[in-house]
Amino acid sequence: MSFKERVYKIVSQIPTGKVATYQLVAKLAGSPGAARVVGTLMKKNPNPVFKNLEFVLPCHRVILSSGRLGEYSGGAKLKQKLLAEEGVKIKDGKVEKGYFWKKNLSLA
DNA sequence: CGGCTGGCGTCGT
DNA sequence: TACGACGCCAGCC
Repeated sequence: MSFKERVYKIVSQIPTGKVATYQLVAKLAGSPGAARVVGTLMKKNPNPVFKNLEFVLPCHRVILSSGRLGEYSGGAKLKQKLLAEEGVKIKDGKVEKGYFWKKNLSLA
């Protein structure tokens, strides 16, 4: 399984109302320094849309390690909107602590 | 703070 | 085959 496949798998497991950083995803996928690549892959993602009322690949839930949102193919505006609608609170352009996804909690 | 630099994996010339 | 573009990050002025 290639790096990109692991990335897609991980991102698809981010629960609604939570976010993960590019850096974390890269690390979990096995290449800690490849945060940038994660972004590149999101842009090329194969399933960026709804399926069974859920995002198959919720690329909008992946943000910068600083807590800021970062870029988005559909526009940073839309990214913020989607997150807000999922219940993620953003203050001063940053996601508040508490909305960050921790992999071990994803099993809950 | 801000700008620059090097590294990362994949894909398309 | 080789190169460069990317939804980034940390480290250094």
